[in-house]
Amino acid sequence: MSFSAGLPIADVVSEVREALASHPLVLLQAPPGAGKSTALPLELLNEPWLAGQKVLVLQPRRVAARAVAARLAAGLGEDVGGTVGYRVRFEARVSAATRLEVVTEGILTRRLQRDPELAGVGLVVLDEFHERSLNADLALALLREVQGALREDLRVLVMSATLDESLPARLGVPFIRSEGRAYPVDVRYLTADPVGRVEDVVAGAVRRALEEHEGDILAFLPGVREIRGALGRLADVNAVVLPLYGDLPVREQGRALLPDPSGRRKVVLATNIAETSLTIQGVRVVVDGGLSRSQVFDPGSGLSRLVTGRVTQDAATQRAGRAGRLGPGVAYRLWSPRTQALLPAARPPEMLEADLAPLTLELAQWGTPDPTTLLWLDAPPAPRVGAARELLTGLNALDDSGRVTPEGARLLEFPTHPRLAHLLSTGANGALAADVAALLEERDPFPVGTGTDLSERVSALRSWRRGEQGRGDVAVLERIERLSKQWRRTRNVPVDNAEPDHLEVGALVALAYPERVALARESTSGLARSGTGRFLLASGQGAALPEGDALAGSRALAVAHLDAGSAGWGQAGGRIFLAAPLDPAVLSTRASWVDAVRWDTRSGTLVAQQERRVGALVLDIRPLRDLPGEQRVEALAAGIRSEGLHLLKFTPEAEQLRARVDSLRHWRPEDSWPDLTDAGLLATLEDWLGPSLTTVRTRDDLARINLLPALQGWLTWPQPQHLDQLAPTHLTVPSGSRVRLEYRPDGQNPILAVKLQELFGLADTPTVNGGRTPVLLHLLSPAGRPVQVTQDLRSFWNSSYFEVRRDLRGRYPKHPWPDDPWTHEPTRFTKKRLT
DNA sequence: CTCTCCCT
Repeated sequence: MSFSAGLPIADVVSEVREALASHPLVLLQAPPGAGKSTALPLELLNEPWLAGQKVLVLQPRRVAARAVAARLAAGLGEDVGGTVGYRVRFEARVSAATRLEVVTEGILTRRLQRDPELAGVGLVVLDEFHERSLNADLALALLREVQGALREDLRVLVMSATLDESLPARLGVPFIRSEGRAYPVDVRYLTADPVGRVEDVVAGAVRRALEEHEGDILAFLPGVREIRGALGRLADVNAVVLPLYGDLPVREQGRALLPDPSGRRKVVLATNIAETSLTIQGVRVVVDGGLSRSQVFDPGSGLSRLVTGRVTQDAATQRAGRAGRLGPGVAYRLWSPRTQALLPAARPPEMLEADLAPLTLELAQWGTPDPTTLLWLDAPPAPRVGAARELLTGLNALDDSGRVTPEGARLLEFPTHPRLAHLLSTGANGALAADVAALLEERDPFPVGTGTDLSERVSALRSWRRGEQGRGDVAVLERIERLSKQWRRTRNVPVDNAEPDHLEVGALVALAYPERVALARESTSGLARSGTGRFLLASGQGAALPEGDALAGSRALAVAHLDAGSAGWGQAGGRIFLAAPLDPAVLSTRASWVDAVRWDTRSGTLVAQQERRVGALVLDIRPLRDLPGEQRVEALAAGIRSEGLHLLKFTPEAEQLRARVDSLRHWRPEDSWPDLTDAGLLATLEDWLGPSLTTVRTRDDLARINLLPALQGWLTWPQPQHLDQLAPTHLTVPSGSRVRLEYRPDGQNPILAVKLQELFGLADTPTVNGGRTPVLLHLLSPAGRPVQVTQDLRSFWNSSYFEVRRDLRGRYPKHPWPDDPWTHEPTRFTKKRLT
């Protein structure tokens, strides 16, 4: 009997069977509609190599896991929970008879951690692998290690809906390709990229599509704001226009997904939730605005922010495909073919962009403190693993060598991010910890703009549990309670519905986000001490409450959610979305005294004090006695580097010394002269300037330092002697004058500016650098005005001299202008003085 | 001018 009869996948079933018989890992590429998720697993249940063991099918989403299990069970003519079952968080439908188990990603990870041999499982199918979710990549890496070390007979089938040409080679495995089955979709582009807001452009395209085509329309916009805008612009069309996004209450989502009850045409304005997660019935036309919003994680601050960018090519393909499920469809792409060619093929794998703290803890528990040793498709980036380790070490989950501690193992018993697990594991009040962690994990039950105080949410959750009419989205509160209940069970504490102590809430938040405890900032005028709504976080970041927020009067906060701030926000830093007031005593318990020696730019002084600190927050100050010289030098050098070398005042002599040495560096690279350029001096401040800094405290002190001896001291024997020989400060000319040389950058010839009468009789241009470098002569009039620039004195006397003489003799009659400059006595005086 | 989307 064949479960795939009539499906495209039927053509490759025997090929897949044979490949799996002889290879532990096989890659199948099949587009949507081929039957790879809903029929193929049934075809593999009785393979001899499976030896009666189970098949696990991995799905990235719970809704998909349930749906796939239902389809597979129906293929056998059974109900779910018989031969085919599923297991997702909070829900399992499996029995002793179950041989094919559909699971979500987190479930598989937990199962592998509990039983690395996967006893009784013969095949694991990783579906939708093209999405390259962090957990799917992790599952593959762990499964490959299990195959290598414990279970040579375990098979893995990787299934991908889009063709990534590089994937087979990177996996090094047999590759099978199947046709899909979908109706053709006519993809249409604009001739040029549109200008203006995406909601206007999309609304215009929807109007046209309503006139030109039959059937329901699905339009993609980046977010809720744009969806609202487009809704307003389409208020008058002859169709039902409905929004669809993740935050929408389930009942309203249902209206968008099902056909309109009164049979009217439907227009759905959706975020990328409609790309893969939810399927809308009856769609014949897709309008793709071409934008998509996604989260960018900044490992430096541990914060993330939402960024709106262009859709990728594979996402646009997914979106367009939504028009071809019922019959032939149309997809309007609101950009030009030229832009299409420039779109990135796909988003980078989540592994390369996400917060790696959960992954790093999982791997430590797995026994792999160094994640790079596993077989990855894309290895977790080392700097992110480093940041994750730092966080986990701070939570006592890892030891110094990166191995999991008993506390780390305990954190993994709470299925959530290690930060929240730490809150749940160590929070003194277990019932409150469960409520707070659940609120922090789920989306906000309060609407936008209703204050940031987390305690208010705890109150709302508890009054809802008491059965009272209260605030908050009930569907969200239900999800929050489901999480809280699971964690209360793990901690073995009863539910608590009393009014929460707000400061206790803050203390719990501080456990999860230790770097986000914050102190109120003084306003710039220095008058208001609190109430400005602006805070400094222990991480050093600034953050602000929304205008008029009730928490603005707090002296200290524990901030749970904030964004990383954007350029337009200036000094205020990030925006606080969720926080709780914090008892300053909690800060005190975490504080420690540290020596603070630093340059303060505003006052222009060296600050040397002891500070009682929590990260960037200073709770107390006392003077520091006996400042170690090394710290002083370090702090002053850092100050000069941040403000610039202009804090130091170089005399003309010091500048000349720098120019002389610089010239020699160019002329004689083999001699290793020190680098006295601005960049070179800044790089070596501690070495050459350090000895001059022992009593420096202020900007004026810095300006008073005599730099010439400092620079001279930086030269090593016999450089001072060589410097005087090779790059002298002055040259003596035939008149007897000692004339100062002007050394120039980049090894140019130095300038000797001298009155031409002082050189009478001299044929050869003077030189420096041991005779190798002729000076550039600036010949001057008796008044010191330049009349000629030359490096060839001989030819000057023979020709140009006579033109100069003709021009100047009248103006300077008292000075000698001999017919024969070769024989006249060189002089800096007038004729009268000569006779 | 906050709020793409998942998972234990």
